[in-house]
Amino acid sequence: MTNSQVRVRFAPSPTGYLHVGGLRTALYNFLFAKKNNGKFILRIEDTDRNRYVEGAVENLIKALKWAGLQYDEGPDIGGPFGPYMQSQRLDIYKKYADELISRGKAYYCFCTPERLEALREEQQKMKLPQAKYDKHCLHLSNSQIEENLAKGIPKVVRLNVEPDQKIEFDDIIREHVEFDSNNVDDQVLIKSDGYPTYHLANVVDDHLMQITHVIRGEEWLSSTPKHVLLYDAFGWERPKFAHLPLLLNPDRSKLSKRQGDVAVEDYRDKGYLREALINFVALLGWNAGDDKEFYYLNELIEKFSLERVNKAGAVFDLQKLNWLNAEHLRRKPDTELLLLLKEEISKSELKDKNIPDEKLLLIIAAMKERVTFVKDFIFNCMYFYKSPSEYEQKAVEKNWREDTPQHLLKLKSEFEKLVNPTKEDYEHALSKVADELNIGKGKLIHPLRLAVSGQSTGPGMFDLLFILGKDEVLNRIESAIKNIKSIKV
RNA sequence: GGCGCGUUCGUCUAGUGGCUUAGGACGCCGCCCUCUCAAGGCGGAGAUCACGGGUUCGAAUCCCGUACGCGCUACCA
Repeated sequence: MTNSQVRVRFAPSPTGYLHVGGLRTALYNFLFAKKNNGKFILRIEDTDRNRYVEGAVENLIKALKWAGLQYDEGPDIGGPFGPYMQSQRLDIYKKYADELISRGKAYYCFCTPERLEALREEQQKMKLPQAKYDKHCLHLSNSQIEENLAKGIPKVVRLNVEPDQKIEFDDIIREHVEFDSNNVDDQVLIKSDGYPTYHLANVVDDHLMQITHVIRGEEWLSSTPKHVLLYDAFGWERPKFAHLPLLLNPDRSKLSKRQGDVAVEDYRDKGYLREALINFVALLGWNAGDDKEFYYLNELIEKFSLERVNKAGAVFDLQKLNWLNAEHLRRKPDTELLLLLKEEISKSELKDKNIPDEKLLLIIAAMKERVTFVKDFIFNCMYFYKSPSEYEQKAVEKNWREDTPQHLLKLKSEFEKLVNPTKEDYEHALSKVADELNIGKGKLIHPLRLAVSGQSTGPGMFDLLFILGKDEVLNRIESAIKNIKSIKV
């Protein structure tokens, strides 16, 4: 490389969404770039016209930005090496393919799909170890080629792989890897529609965009010899390679849609925080060598290194993601949580309720240690927003005794005396009633909680009362006495 | 089938020849705290380091083989 600045790229093909495996690849590229004061580039590998998906690029960009992985160069923001969409670089690939042909490193192939198919079948029947193109068109004479070209016979350009060569390269994660060129097919470089295949476009762009480190999934390891051959054929310096271990389903197969969500968008929509997803995915195949597991993005940048990436695939375990989500949630300031909660409320049945921020802040403080998702501030404690419409049956059976209504009535009349009560005022009032009745506070608290929230679990009793407010508390006690009675009968 | 890569508690992992009776985290179980649930604290169960051979005074760590898993084997990426 002419300059030593680190330049890496995330080069997804636009399939319609960002795969979490892709997110991790993007993240590692991003971390490596930031750590080394380098550039992180987004390049769209849209060379397969059959797989074109409307809006896919926009979705990809949106998901990347949601995750906080801002790139320095990319299709929507440009950069000194654009365009960053491969479909807009066709003439470039053509030029380099021609160069390869003129140097005998590639050749035109006019074979029909039918012949290729027949060849494959024949090779299979003969139980040949590997199916490969037979280089038939390599031996065409110049005049034949000219004639075919003039006739406009459909053609592709193939890489001319020399037999009996040892192809070796170093990988930062896998160390030394070797292939026998006899196992490498004469890969198609330019398809009959004029579009390049991944292999050509990838190598040409990585060179032109001065990519120093190719960090990608392990599924590319097997085609790296083709890429190495191309770099060598062009006389270009090879980038450093780093092939990342795969993300796996619980059954250890490659992470797939069939066994759960794979799109970053799915996790976002389920309520996962970007910080948690990033933290989680960073730890799938990498660790700093210490016991730290909770990371913010800037800490990851500081600690990341490719040398500490594992070789083996990692199962995507929701339970740990959930834990991390709760952890990240808990460490957010209440004011930030308020914004997130209001956004969540606007999407819920509560959207027209106009709940004051002060109340939401109280709910956040009371529930923060008890939630995993922002939406739990709503659905795990609906009683803050609505009077209970039913009462948890088990708790009724356990806590609702003959004398409960009368106890609650006594509590109610004590509460009625309070003026703008604080949580301490409620506590004192309840203690007083407990003393008078000569029973433990718990004997009052459990039925009261049930009466007021319909549930047996939740934040501290007096926090709960304070947040609900005196009038609401009194009303709920009253209707509980009415309703729970009728349930029991 | 061929080629390549991999294999430490259920899961994510630490470990780079002696400090290891293999450490941490999630999850699970128990105890403490306590008005409940969480959070927090403490403790427990859980891995003969895939298996078999070597090398070495000594191996999860080095070498070889086997098994299993995964990836690639397209005019997909």
